[in-house]
Amino acid sequence: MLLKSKRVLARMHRASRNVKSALLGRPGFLIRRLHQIHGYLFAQQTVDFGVTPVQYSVMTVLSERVESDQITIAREVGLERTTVAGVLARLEARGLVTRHSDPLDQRVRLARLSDEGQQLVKNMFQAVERAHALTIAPLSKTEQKQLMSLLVRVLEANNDVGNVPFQLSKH
Amino acid sequence: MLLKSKRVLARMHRASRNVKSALLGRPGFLIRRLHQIHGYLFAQQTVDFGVTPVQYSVMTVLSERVESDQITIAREVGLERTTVAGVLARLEARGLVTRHSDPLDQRVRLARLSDEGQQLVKNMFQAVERAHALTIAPLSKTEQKQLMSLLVRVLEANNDVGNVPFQLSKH
DNA sequence: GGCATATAGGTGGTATGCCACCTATATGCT
DNA sequence: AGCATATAGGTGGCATACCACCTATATGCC
Repeated sequence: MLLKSKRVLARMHRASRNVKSALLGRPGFLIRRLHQIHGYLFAQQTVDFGVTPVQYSVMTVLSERVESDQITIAREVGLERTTVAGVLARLEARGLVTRHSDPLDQRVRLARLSDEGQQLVKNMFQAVERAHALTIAPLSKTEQKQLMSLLVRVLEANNDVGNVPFQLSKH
Repeated sequence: MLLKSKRVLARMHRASRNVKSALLGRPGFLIRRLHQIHGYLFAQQTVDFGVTPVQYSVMTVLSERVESDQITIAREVGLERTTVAGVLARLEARGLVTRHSDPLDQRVRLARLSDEGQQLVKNMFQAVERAHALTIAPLSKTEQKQLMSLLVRVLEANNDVGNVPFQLSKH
C-alpha cells in the first residue's frame, strides 16, 4: 500500500480548500474558460487544416467580401487592427491570402483570399460547425438558443465598449 | 456638401454586405467577443492597479491558499502551467509575489503573496466586482442568473476538454 | 493651392495562452 | 539499492490581443 509522503500531504492540504465557488461566480472567469474550451474544441476538430479560430474568422470575411482593407476586417471580426495585420501576414506567408495596395488609395492594403485559401475555407466548414456545436452540446436545443440569445444581447449592449466596436446589424 | 470619393464609395461597398449574421450565430465568436469586452471593462475599472484579470485570479488563489505550487494554481485558475509561470514571474518582478523552493520537494517552487500583494487584492476587490457586474449588466437579474448557470453547466460538461482540466467541486 | 485634420497602416512593447522538448527530483516497485 | 516512471518546472516558439507612437496619404475647408 502507498503511504502519502509529507510533500503529497502538503499538496493535498493546499488543494483542499474550495476556491472554485468564488471563481465560478465570476462572469469573467466563466467566459475566459469557455473561450479556452472552444479554442481547444476548434483545434481538435480542425487539426488537419492548421488554422486558428481567428484566422478562420478573417478568412470567412474575405470569402464574402472578395477583398477588403485591414480595418474593415478588424471591425467585422471585432479585433484590434494590428492584430488583424498580424493574422493577415501569417495567412499571406502560408499562401492563403494575397495583399496588394489599393490603386484608389495608396494607404490601403487590400487583402484577398488565394484560390488555396478559398478552398480551405470550404473544406473547413463542416469541422468548424462541429466545433461550435460541441461547445454548447451539453445544453438542450432550447437552452442553446437561450444562451446564444443572452450572449448576443450582452454583446450588443456592450458594443461601444473598448476601442474595437463591432458593427452590429440593427434589429 | 460632401461628395463621396471613389475610395470611400469602394469602402462603403465593401462594408455593405452583411457578414455579421453568420458571426453572431457562432458560439466561438460570441464567446471571444465577450471575453474581449470583459477584459476591457476589467481594465477600465481597475486601471489604478495595473493588474490583469489573470493576474488577479492568480492572486486571489494565493490569497486563500497562503502559498501554493505553480501547478496547483494552474489547475485552480484553469491555465496551462507555463502561462502561470509567466504570470507569477511578472507578479514577482513587481514585488506582489515571492517564490521559494519547497523544503519538502526540491522540484516545487512555492509562490506566496507579499504584504503589498495582499493589500492590492483587498484594494482591488470592489473594482473587480464592478467590472463583473458591468459585463452582464445589460441583462435582468433573472437573465444574469440564467446566463451564469448555463455557462457553468457548459463548463462542467467540458471540464475534461483540453489539457488543463479545471478541478470543479462535485455537486 | 495650402494647411489642418482624419485615416490606413507599421513598429515595438507587453501579456496572455498553448505546445514540444528539456532537466531535475521524487516515487513505486522489485 | 536500483531503475522505470511520474511529476514540477524551465525554455523556446508561435499566435493572439492590445497599446503607444510613428509615417504616409487622403480629405475638408479656406
